[in-house]
Amino acid sequence: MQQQLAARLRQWGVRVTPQRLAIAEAVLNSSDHPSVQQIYERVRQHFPSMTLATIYSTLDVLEQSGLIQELPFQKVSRYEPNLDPHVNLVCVQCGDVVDAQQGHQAVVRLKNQVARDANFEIGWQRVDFYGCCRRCAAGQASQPATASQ
Amino acid sequence: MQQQLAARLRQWGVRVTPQRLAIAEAVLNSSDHPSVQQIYERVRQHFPSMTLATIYSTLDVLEQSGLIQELPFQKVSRYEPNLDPHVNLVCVQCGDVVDAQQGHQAVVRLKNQVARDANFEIGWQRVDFYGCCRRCAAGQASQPATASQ
DNA sequence: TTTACTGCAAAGGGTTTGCATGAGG
DNA sequence: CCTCATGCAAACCCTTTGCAGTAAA
Repeated sequence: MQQQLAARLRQWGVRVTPQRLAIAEAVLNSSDHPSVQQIYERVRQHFPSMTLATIYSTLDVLEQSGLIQELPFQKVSRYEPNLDPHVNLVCVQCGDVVDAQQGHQAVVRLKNQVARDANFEIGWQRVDFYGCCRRCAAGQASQPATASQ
Repeated sequence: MQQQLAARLRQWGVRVTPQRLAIAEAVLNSSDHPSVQQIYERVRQHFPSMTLATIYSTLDVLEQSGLIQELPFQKVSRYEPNLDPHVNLVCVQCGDVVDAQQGHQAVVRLKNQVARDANFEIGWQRVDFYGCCRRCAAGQASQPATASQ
């Protein structure tokens, strides 16, 4: 796991440090599309002296290495470890962002169709559906703090 | 045209001013997904004293009135007048963002499928395909200034 | 040993806010 | 007339940058 990761980074001429491995794992092992602040809070438990500058720098490296994708929202960016075609469900109430369990194939087909018909070389994609998650629809307004776009 | 627009704004209890009409038209009549700066430069020709604060304020109103959609990118946000399900083609070289001519129906179907299977009430969507447009692929590197995500 | 990453601090820049003036309804 | 929008300026905050010390290779 860390072996693969380290190899992939070195392959880009990037130096592998414990901090970078921790940041990479914090994003790659997540499913909640964490923000920089969230990554910071998680990694700081292991590296109390780490600063945001290191987080930003490392996230840039990871993105350029093709390991993660930045998802800019209105307030802050979030980070996506799943680069395969899929749909993100974004709750505008609580701010949660989760990968949909359905629609992967449909996104792949759509991508192929558009790439062919529009003659547009597609590198990657972002498919966001904005709405109200089950929990919030049920009235369980939890933490409207992180509310995204 | 302006009649409809004015009515729609008043219907939200929003005061209609010449500045707001100009900003609304600048976005609604555009197809290039302009940024705040671009809207500013276009509207300033008619209202030289207008400031960015008014642009931001009006764009908020237009978004809350359901007339436009903010598209956050890494550097700046752009604004989308087309709220119907569709695909945006984002060129990572020149930064152009255009609506794809294909795939509308596929996005509608995908939306319905996910809404049903995931039990997620979808309000609106954002479908971006990132890649290289025909012009840039042909080597005509034009203005790599606005390069988006 | 050489190179480049970390941590700290300061700067940058898009966006937001507060307030007095002025215009819409 | 009363309310709210405009314009101006300052504040905000996320993000970037510069630099000295330090760790990877």
